[in-house]
Amino acid sequence: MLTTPENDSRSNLIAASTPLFAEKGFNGVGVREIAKAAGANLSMISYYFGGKEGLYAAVLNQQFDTLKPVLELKEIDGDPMGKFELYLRATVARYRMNPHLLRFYTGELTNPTPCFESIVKPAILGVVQTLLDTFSMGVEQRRFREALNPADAVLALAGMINFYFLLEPATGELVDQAPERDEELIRHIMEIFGKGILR
Amino acid sequence: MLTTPENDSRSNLIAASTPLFAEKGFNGVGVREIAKAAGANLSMISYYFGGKEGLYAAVLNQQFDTLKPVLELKEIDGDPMGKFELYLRATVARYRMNPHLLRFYTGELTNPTPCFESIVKPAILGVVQTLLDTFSMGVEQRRFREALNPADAVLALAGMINFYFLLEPATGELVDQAPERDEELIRHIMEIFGKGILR
DNA sequence: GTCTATATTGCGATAGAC
DNA sequence: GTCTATCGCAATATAGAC
Repeated sequence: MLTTPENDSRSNLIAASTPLFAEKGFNGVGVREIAKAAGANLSMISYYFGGKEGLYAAVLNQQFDTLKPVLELKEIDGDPMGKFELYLRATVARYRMNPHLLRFYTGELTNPTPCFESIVKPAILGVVQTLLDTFSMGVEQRRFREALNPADAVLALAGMINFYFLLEPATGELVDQAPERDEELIRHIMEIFGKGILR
Repeated sequence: MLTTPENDSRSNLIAASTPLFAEKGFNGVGVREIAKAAGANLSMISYYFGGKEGLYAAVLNQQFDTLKPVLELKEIDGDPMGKFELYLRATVARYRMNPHLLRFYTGELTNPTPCFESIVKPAILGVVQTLLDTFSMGVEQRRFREALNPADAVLALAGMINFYFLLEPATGELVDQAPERDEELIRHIMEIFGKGILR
């Protein structure tokens, strides 16, 4: 567990179950399907993780660890709008790099497992709190309109970028959501968001 | 099926299974649990709906029928920004009136069942197309900045309002998301969205 | 239409050999 | 650490009595 070779059953189980859990949900996948996809024996799931739930928790921990760099937005310097753009850019890059994260994210929000309270909710609250702090800095610097509710504003920003990816299975053939357009998307969201809150 | 009394097994099964499917997902609920909650016999699910999947499809049809009034935005008169505000207001009212719809919405986007293609996707595309048409009208009337991509703009608007409700299980104790604040929320989203796209 | 009883299949977990 | 075999239970669906 501490020193993990590259191809043992443990890491194979995590890697193989990640897309299965993401696409079908926790209750939509069976342990036999997971073991087969990982090329591991069925009993290895209980051996390494204590059961299917433990494996799912390990997968979720790995997924939501990728949100932690967002918390460093607090420490870096730069004006608030620049930080919001960094947030957008990091979010897009993260979803493009890992196409499963958003499904765990929205899957747990929609049909929570015990992992929601222990893993998902703290991760989301950390990101939202960081965005709220960034907004507060902009208000102190008198860069943003004071009439706006900070929570409404940052949830709006997060909603614009996250919902864009969430809707992709439905809208992908109506609108062009290819990665080549990501830079244009970020620019447009920044324009909509920015010209709304900048004084 | 055509003339349904108030308290027959058929409508009880739909009413009782709706919150169960919404909160646990299709694979998270069993037919025994549904039958017990509806006060109906287990075999009535197959009798009326041909099985669990048929019941789920009936529930989803009922849920997504509530999206159809959005399509009438096309016909009514009024400036595009006024229509966008109507869309926001109708969306908020719909989620407050029916707390299950959003979970079916995001649940099917995240872990699609066969109903996604037949029911959910067409409903979503209808709403997005209506918003796109409304945006086009604003562009023709030279009310909106031409530099913006219509799809990016309307997905941003939909994302702001939908994500606000989706995040509620995680952010509800950090930010005030009580219904009493809905009017303020709508006003803030309209301000952020409006001052971004109005020329 | 509604019931009981059951058929069939799949599930997650584990005992015990190696 | 990995395997086979199996336990115990839950799943959905249905046959057939009333």
